[in-house]
Amino acid sequence: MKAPEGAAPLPPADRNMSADEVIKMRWGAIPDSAVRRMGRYMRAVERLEAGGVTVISSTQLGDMLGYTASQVRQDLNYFGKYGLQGFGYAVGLLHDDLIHIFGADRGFPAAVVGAGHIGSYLLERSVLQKCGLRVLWALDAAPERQGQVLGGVAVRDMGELPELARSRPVLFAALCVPPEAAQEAADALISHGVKAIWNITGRDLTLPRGVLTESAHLEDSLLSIGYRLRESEGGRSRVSGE
Amino acid sequence: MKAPEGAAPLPPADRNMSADEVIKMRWGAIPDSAVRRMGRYMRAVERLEAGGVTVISSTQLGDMLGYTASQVRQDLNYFGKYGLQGFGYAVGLLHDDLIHIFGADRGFPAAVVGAGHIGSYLLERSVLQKCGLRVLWALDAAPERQGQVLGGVAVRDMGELPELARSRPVLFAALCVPPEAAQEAADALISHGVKAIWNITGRDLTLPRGVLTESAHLEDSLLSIGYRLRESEGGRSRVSGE
DNA sequence: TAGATTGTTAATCGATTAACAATC
DNA sequence: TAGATTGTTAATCGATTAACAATC
Repeated sequence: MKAPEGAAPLPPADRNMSADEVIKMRWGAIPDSAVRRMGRYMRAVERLEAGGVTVISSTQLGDMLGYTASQVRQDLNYFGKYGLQGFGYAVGLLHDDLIHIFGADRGFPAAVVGAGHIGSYLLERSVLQKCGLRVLWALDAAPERQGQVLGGVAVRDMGELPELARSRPVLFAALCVPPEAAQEAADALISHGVKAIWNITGRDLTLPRGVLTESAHLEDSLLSIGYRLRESEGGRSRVSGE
Repeated sequence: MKAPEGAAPLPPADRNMSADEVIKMRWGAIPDSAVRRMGRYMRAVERLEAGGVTVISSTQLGDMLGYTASQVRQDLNYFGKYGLQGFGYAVGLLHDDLIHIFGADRGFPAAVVGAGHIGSYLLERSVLQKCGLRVLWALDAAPERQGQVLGGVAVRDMGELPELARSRPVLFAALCVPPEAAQEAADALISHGVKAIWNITGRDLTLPRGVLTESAHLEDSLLSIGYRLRESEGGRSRVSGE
C-alpha cells in the first residue's frame, strides 16, 4: 500500500495487434467517455471517406468535431494504433476498424418492441441494421399495427413474445413502447432471455443486475437546452458555436 | 498570479433567494454534467409526487437514480437550497422549482421542422409542450404531410418558412428532417431568426457561433451499447445493473 | 436535547490537455 | 535527412466523493 498505485495502467498495445485483441486486453480500462465519443468519430470518418479523403491528421479531425488534437489521439489510441507518424490516420482503415469495434458488422440478433412513431422510425430507417443488428421480429400491443410490415419486418402481437423468443431468440431489444408500459414490457423481455435493452421509452427502468441497458432520453436533452435558453433571457452569455 | 487561484468559486446562495437569482448569480459556474442530470431528478421527483411522497432524503433519491447521496446534495445545491436539515427535501417544492429552472413553465415559442416519424412523435406526444415550449408551427417538405394537423399543430410547406418566421417568430426549433436535408434546413432556420436548434437528425451540423444547439443522436447511444455487447461475447464481465 | 440530514469544504479520483520522444 | 505527426507519459483541470460542521 505504499506505491502510488496509480489508476488503471492501460496495458500497452503493439502495432500488429487486431482491434479485437487490443480491446479484449483493455476491456474495462477504456473510459466510457471515450467510448461515447466514438459515434461521432465514426460519422466523421464515414463522411470523409465518402468525400474521397484518405488521410487525416488528429488536428484536422479534432477541428471537425470540436475536440483537441490531443484528445483525438488519446481516443483513437485506446482502440489500437491507426496512425502513421508524420502523416496522420488512414481514413479507410480507421473506418473499417471502427465498424468492427462497434460490432456494426456482427449481425447480432435483435427485436423491436413497440411499433409506434419511434418503433416504426427504427424499423423503416433500418437504424438497428446500420449499427450491425439483425432485426428478427417486432412487437406491438395495438391490433391495428399487427401484421404491418415495416422495413421488411412484420409486426406481431405482444402475446407472441414467448413463442418468438423460443423460435427466434434475441439477446438485444430496442424498447419503444409508451412510458407507462415500459417497465412491464422490459420485465417480460428479460424473463424471455433478453440480456440487453436499449431504452427509448423516456421512462427510467429498474432492471436486475446482469442486464445491460442504455437509455436514450430525448427529453433530457431537450430539458438541458431549455436550461441554456435562460441565457438568451438575460443570463450572462455563454453561447457556443459547435 | 501567486494565490492558488482555485477553480470557479461558486458564489454562495442564501436561503431566501429564488432559484432565478441563484442561477443568474452562478450562471456558467454550474457544471454541465450537473445540468444534464437534472432531467432524471425531475422525472424521479414527478413520480414521487404522483405517488404521494412528500419528503425524500438525498440517500433515498440517490438510491433511486444510482447516484451517491453526496452527489445528490451537490447537484441540488447548485440551484438553491431545497433541503431541510434533519429531514430531507420537500418533494413538491423541489418539483416546482425544477420546473421553473428548466423553463417548463415559460411557454417559449418554438417550431418543429420535419414531420416524419420523429416530428410527428414530438407533435402528437406534446414532447416540446411538456418541456415548456409553445409550438407555433410545423414544417415539412413532403406535400402529402402538409395540411395534416398533428397534436393541434398544422403542418405547413417548407416554402412558408419566411412568412411564418415573420408572422409568428420563434427562437427555438426542433430539427427532425432527414439527415441529408439537415444542414440546409438549419441554415434556413438561422437565416430566419432561429437562435437555438435541437438537432435530432442524426447528422452533425456546422452552425455559426451564437447559435445554441443540442444534438440528440439516438445512433450514438445505440453504438455504445453495441460496444458493450462485446462483453457478452467473451470480454471480461463488466455488466451493470444501473 | 438528541438524532438526523443538509450545506459546504476538503480530498480523491478520473478525464482532458500539454509536452515531447518515437518514428514514418 | 528534415519535417511532420503520431503514441504516450506527465501535468492540469474538473468532477465526484468523503467528511464534517451547521442546523432543523
